[in-house]
Amino acid sequence: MSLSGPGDTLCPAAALQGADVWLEAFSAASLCELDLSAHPRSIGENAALSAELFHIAHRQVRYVSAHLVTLGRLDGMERVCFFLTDMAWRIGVKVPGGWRVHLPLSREDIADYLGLNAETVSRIFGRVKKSKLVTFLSPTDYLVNDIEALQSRAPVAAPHGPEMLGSTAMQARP
Amino acid sequence: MSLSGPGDTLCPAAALQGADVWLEAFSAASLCELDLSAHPRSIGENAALSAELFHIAHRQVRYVSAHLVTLGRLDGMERVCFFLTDMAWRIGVKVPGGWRVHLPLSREDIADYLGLNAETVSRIFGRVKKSKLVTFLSPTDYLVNDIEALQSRAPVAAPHGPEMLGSTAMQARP
DNA sequence: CGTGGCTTTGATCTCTGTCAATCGCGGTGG
DNA sequence: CCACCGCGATTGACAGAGATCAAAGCCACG
Repeated sequence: MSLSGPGDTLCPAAALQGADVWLEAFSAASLCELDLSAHPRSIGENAALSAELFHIAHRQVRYVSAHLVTLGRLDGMERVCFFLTDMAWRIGVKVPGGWRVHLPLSREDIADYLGLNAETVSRIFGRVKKSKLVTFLSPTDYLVNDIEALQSRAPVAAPHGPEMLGSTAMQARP
Repeated sequence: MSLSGPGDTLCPAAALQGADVWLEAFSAASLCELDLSAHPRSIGENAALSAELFHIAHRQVRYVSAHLVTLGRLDGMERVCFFLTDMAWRIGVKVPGGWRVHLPLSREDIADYLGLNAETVSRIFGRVKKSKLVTFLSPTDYLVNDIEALQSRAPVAAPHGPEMLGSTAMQARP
């Protein structure tokens, strides 16, 4: 139910015994598992580790909570616009015409993520295309022509910006 | 977007500068705010505190993630059944006929929580009533007659049981 | 060139949201 | 004590969004 990019620490939610976890890689990926159960003591004793874990979990709370709003209150078009902007911020590259995004996800994957179904996503993509805000180059590549306008169609507090990206250690936050 | 009960530590998601937080109390409540920004250093240095914070945030991740599934994949009836069972586990009291629950929430509050609207919730409550699984004593009180059957109508991994409740310190989890 | 998987498009149906009327109940003032 | 008022819950009618089912269309691959 959540999407991660390179360098992200993911899914602290998995850290429970009976939890059924599902991971799917959309491109070549390598991941490093940290089994906290292997060193139970270090969690309680190593302050730096605990602080980092807290930071990670806390970021995940913010991320998932934002997604909760997306699923609970936005309609299809809004969810898709949110998704497209979100991906542009996260994995898009700036090009003269706007933001180019390569999205190695099937329509079904996207639908799943957005709480819709594949056909609906396809249709909404069609509508977005007609609106000229986004140009679809192929099923897996698109170009955001006007990211401001696109974002404004998704009435949700964008969890973007530097603090949502990057997974550097906690900067003694507040 | 989340519901807390007595003793819960809530909403680590609030801990961000620009975050807009909304708290609503449904009954007499007192809460204690811990401003982490006031003692930035202690987070990085106090292992026990950091571990506890991690534990809290981590539980929140699990909770919100479960809710994500509820909003993303379940239809109205399923959401409501999930909600009713969930509340029964959390604040219900066992009585001869089943589980008695006092719910100090308006239909609108419930709808909001479930990503529906008040009228729909009301209608679905009506359907649940007809199914005899639940007896509605008043708008704010109901009796779950068959909690197993009710739960089975919500195809979602129930985050219940001891480990989801209680907010005691982290038991050097595994 | 044929096949299989994914996407797009179309037709149709169901569920939920919206708008509006009514009901039930507790509180207030006469 | 009772009529009145107002808020929330319920119920109904209706429209719209999205799901489902089905039929192409596209494209890579053998």
